[in-house]
Amino acid sequence: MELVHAIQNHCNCPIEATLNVIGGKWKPMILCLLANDTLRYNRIQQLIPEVSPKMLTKQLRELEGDGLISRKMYPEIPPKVEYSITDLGRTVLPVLKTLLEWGAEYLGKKCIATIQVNADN
Amino acid sequence: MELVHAIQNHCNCPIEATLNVIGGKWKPMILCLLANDTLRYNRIQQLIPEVSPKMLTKQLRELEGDGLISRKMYPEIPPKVEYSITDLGRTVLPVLKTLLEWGAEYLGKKCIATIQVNADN
DNA sequence: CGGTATCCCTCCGGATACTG
DNA sequence: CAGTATCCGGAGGGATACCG
Repeated sequence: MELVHAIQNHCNCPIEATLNVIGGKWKPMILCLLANDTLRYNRIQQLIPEVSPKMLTKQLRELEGDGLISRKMYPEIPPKVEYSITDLGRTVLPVLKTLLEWGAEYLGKKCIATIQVNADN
Repeated sequence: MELVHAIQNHCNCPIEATLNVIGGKWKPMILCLLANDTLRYNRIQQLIPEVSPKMLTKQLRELEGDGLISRKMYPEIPPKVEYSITDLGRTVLPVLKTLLEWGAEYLGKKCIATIQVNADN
């Protein structure tokens, strides 16, 4: 019931705010990738072949702007840029897990049953 | 974390699936409203003044198509249509709560007290 | 290597008017 | 009452080429 008011008041509804932060098409994927490793731009692109450079840059910038990931640039030639998850970004992982579990259970999406380090491309 | 492989495998990523279902602009709001009451079309529109009829209809149809809400039509003149949440829809309320709590805590969005989720868990 | 710039097209979504 | 119909601007997002 309070939930209703939270939204009705419409004072920056936290649900919408959260969705704005993690709802981007590639953001959950990026966050999960960075949860384990610090990765360079091209490496991310390899791991997500479907994303175009423009979109990848956009999603990374937004995640950085929201403080979920950090971008470290090494002034070298050739350039080197490393993306990693921040402490704030780590706090969102349980939220993603919730989304994953609901989707898996109620939408019948599998592919999470035996997820050890066995899966490979 | 296991999340990575779930997403890397990319076989209908459950996170994306969940976001597709609840990520619509007005869907969390509609679900929360219907969590407490069965409501008629115009009543929903009153409670969410910002939504246009076109968008409201679209979001309702999508929620219905995904099985989260049900639409009951009374063949009367004037017409009467009631929307209510389904059992499946109720299972998503804890997910919304997770989103709300994260947004409230880490994005500093207030305006919440407690959420009543009628499903036990 | 790590991006921009540009083109282009689709779809989102608001506003308004209308209808069975 | 519960929606459609229509118009329209703008954002989303793919493809390709180019740059520091």
